Amino acid sequence: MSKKITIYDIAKELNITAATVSRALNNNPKISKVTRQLVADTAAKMNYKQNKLALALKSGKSYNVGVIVPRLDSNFFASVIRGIEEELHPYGYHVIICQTRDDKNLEIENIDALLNAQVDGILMSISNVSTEQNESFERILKKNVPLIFFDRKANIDGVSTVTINDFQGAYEATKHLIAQGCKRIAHLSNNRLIEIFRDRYLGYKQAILDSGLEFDESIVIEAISNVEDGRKITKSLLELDNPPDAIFSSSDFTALGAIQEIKAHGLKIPEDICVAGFANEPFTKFMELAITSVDQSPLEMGKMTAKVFIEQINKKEIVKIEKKVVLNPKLIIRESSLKKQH
Amino acid sequence: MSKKITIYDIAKELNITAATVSRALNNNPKISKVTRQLVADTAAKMNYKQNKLALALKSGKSYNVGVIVPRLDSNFFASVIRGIEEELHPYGYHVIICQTRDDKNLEIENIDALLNAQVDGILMSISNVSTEQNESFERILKKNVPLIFFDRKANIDGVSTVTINDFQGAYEATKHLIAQGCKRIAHLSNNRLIEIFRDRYLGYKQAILDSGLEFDESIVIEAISNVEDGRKITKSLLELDNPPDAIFSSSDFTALGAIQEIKAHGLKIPEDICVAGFANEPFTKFMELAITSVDQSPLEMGKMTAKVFIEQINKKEIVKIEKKVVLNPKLIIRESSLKKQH
DNA sequence: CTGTTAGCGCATTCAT
DNA sequence: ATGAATGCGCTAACAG
Repeated sequence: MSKKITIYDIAKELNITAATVSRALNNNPKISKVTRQLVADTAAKMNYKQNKLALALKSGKSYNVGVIVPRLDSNFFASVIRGIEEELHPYGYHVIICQTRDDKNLEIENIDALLNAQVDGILMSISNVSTEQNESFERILKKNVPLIFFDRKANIDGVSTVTINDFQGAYEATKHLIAQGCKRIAHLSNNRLIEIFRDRYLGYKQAILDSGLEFDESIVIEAISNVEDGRKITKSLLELDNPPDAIFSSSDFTALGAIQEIKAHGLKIPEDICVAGFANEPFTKFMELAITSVDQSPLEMGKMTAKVFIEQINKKEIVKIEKKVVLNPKLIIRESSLKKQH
Repeated sequence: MSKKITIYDIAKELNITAATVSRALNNNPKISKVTRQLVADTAAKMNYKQNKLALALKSGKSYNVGVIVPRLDSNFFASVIRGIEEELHPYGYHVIICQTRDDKNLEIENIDALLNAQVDGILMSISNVSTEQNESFERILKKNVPLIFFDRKANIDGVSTVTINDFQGAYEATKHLIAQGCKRIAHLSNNRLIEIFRDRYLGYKQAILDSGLEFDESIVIEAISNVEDGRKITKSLLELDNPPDAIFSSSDFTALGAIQEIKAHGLKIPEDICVAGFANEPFTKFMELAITSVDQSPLEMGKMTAKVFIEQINKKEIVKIEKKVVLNPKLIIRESSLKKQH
């Protein structure tokens, strides 16, 4: 194990002080060109590497940001994180990732751990809503650590957010289904305590009302975001006396389950029933019967979240700043909802 | 902004020394029950939080590990990272993620940055092979920082690896195609300087030779791992005078491209041509025509990689230890290669 | 059982 | 332009 080289070692080598070495390395203008060069050369020769930990302790900046997501192995979150990493990399920031698995205790634990690790900011998508977390959020803000929510947000003073317009996405998707001639559109929803799901529900509802169709709350059903639940609920819908002629799902996975179940019932898509999902997961375009979905541009969301963080860091004022960025969703129309000539 | 509370603050409050506070907080047995309790109480009251940065500088352990992958938004890598995070979380380790985007300069840069940040270990999947990186790897080892490769490895002394048996996976997939009656199996390969792709190629080749079939190098073609390249190359294969009756692809994405192209040519799968991929990406099972693929159990790979790291950390010896874990692949047979009654 | 001292590696204020 | 001294927050060796 090669011994660690510090600025003291290179100071000793040159018979100068560590302070001078530090200044030279940091391009302090008060240092003469010669010593600066000398220091640079011997630093390189001795293979010196700055210990960021010491710097962090001294400066109070760790150059680490914490990113908290419900889970990593979903294309959406992975893409957001990719965006964050790519945007932050040029600034020298590193990304520490935490998963909550939708467990609010884990969320609180992660926040505390990140705070103790002295991260310079926390970017997160909340997993749940409860008053306990609000205390955690307050703790972050009290420490003057920038907190930014992306996608799944809570409404808290002083917290910036980056989201897509979920209402709009759902509204457009539903309007599209209506334009295809669908008159009885069911909605596979999700936990509406979470804002994005509530907004999607509201957008769906508004589109129906705006079109003069009958709104039937009984065909709005809460589902867990997976294929099995999509199938199960769709089965119950198809068995109704008055089954729907379209399904708008707040998740691509439940939409897929719906499609499988519809086919199992011998019905045709999109002729008999149209289906649209939400998130534009990669598989939706790979399917034989490609699935209509709402794209959330996760990469851009990640980059934007990082940008907001950088802005926040650069503000000198102690004033609480908050910025609400709302990205536009893009409806991607595919076979699952596109009727030929109607 | 609430002022930061240190052990000095709580020491002053109690008219004792910071050292005593530190000891009490760390449950040092030499501290009396009363003071320990007193310290604990006032710490809680004053809302004290340990500064991990100071601890890290002092102890030389940052409790951060760096994870370097080519990209984040692939289900495989995201799942591996999930496994790493979940396994490491109970030990108090945090995961810093870096992407190389298959750029070796970025890879080297990331390694240096992680080293400067004093990570306790580096877990990575290499993006390329070149002598320049070897210097980086040497730098890691010289600092006595555990280095563990997963999936895409290089063969370096003192470095542990966690991989799946790619040869075996490819061998079984090819054998399966042969068992379906296929006699002329093409292989969509990938950069064979990377060991996993070379091994898949070799497994494929061995299966053909072991079965007494003719091995034809001209239908082994290197592709980039995406749908477009899969289509393009498959097109050229189908236009041969002597087209293949099966395609074994080292990537699910090229396998999907192959399927699309085969259908576009009016051929039937699996009746006319069988197709198998590699990686068991989620979409392979979602497809209408589900794709046969080789599962790499990424979650387990991640957990295992983390376990090997923990083991390595706990070894007291300075001796270089290396462990080579090889996980078993699982062939998942689906419609794209399963002929009915032949 | 507790206080004193010192050091992890760095940057910075105050000298000169 | 450079040196000396100090502190970031913590733990550990050495005293007592």
